[in-house]
Amino acid sequence: MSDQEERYEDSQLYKIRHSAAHVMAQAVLEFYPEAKYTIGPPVENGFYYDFDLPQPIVLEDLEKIEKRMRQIIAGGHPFVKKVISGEEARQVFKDQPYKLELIEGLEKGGTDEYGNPLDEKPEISVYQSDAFTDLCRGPHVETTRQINPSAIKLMSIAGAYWRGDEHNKMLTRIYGTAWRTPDELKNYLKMIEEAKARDHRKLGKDLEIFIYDEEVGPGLPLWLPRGGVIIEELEKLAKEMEEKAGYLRVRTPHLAKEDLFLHSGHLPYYAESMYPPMELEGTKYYVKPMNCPMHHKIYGAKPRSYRDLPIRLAEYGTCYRYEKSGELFGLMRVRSMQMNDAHIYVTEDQFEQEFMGVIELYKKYFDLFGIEKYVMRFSLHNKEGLGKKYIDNERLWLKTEEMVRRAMTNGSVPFVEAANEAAFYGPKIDVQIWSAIGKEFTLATNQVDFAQPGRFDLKYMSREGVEETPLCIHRAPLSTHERMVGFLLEHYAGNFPAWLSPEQARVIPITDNQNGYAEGIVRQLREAGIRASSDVSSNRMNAKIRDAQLMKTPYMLVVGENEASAGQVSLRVRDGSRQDNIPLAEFVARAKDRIERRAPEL
RNA sequence: GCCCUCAUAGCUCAGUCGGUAGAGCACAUUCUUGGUAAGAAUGGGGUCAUGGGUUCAAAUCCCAUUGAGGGCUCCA
Repeated sequence: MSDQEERYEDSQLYKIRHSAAHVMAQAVLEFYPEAKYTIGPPVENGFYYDFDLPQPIVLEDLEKIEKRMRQIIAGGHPFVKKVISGEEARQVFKDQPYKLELIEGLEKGGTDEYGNPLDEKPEISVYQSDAFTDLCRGPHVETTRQINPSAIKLMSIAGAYWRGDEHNKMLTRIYGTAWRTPDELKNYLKMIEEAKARDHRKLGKDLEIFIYDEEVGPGLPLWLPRGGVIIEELEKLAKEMEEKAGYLRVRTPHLAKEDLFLHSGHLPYYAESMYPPMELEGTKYYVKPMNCPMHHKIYGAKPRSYRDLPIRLAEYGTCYRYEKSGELFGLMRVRSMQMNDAHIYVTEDQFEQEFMGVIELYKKYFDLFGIEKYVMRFSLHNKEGLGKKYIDNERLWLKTEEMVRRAMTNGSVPFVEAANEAAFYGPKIDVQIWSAIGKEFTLATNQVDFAQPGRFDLKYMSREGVEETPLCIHRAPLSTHERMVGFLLEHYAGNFPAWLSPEQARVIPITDNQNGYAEGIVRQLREAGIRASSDVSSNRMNAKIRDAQLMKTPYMLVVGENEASAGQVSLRVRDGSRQDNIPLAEFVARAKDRIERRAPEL
């Protein structure tokens, strides 16, 4: 959004949604008078309101609430603002414990009614419309008439912790959406439907990329042959790029003794999301949740000189993390993953260049995949977390954060800063993306680590003959195979460029008289390095084309009597374009060109 | 992990009031030998997620478990 555009918070739509939330709260309170109400802000595409309800609410209840909302809206009730004292507010909300807690926060200053930090002490105000009064700073529409009753819809019921803290009570959240006009609502609902068609979970099933099996376990995807091809291509790409950039490939085991993860410092921070240890002959072993400690061991295996640095150790390492059951999501959040991992050991002087080298690598990949919508997110520590969430060394935090900030600024790479989101061992730059259904994910990551090299006593001999500790950069530009394939499925809506397509060409004989010819073509294509198969089923040609099209095959080669007798093929491209009766060699040249260049076009 | 919802054939989904199951696609066979997104007929295929309970009787009602979905929390 550009600066010229109106901020969402100032828009009429924001007021409509905020007001719709109040109307919904009124309706809910009419049905459940004992309910305690909490907060109800507008959000992207709509609004929600959180209640502490005396009984569970079910989907069918939403209909009656929605119906009542329309009645309230029809009443044309004005929204009236009143600024009151804390004492008066406590009187108004004397039976509303959550509101009393909010009032206390407002009086103390420092937080707004949603618990967000504020610079100055806010005034306390209430908005009243019809029979409903809420602690609220607004803004609202003037009267409920400005909410279009045909442009609102209650969407879902969800649980949400009071003030977003899992130690607090779980409240009932009702999500709604509201728009200016019924058409806008219709478009929004249509957009949601379209997003579902792009959902990698649906595409992954339809295109036979991966499956989950109940007996194997949640979060443990099985890659089908067609998914395996994509993974092989991604690995090939990464290895090519990393070889050019001076990375060295290493391989490390899937398990290690407890000592290693104690040493690295991961165990105290992440024990909960590691698979529990297995104990043999009195020794505990953990399945590795990350590769870095093993790479540190490789670095430390022999003395290093400043002349050796930077040392870049790369591995497509297989890791396992016990993500909580509710956190799993398709391929985007899994328990077994293979990471495009590498660790770069640098001197302080080399840091900026190497760090930006990784950012440059991101950009190359993003160009290749045509990724335009992403945000570089610079994650920082916060002071309160030192010694708990973060390594307790403020000086190094500030120093490395400044190094990253300077590098990004010097490199003219736009980024946003995110407080209190760093890794425990240092600041990082994450690339943030959104799934088809709007869920947020971290794709690539580039992290500074000033803690582990010291813990592992990693050294290099400086020019001055003094032992120094290197900095370590953890990076994963292609993320994990799981997340990358999930992302690419949605990014391309399954229409992979030729080089990534599991099946690049399908030969379609028109009658079974051409089956032999078709199979001969497949042999030649495979010989030329093109992934091809033939459809010798008893289907008619039209059905074969439809099948190939549904699998989003980039090239279809139709061969009938004409083609067979002339030694030619008729090319149908996935986009529907055609080139009839061309020599096979002409197609092979075209396909090979696209594949070798990893071209976006077919 | 927490709140809510859901689970019927390989896939997508019907199944009313409780009376032991249906469709389309896919698959197999046969007919059809076709010109750029579904030719036709016939057939096989289900311990209704799993385990308990209520009932003369459970896909259907209740409980638990497992898995999935929408959120919350979390994500080295």
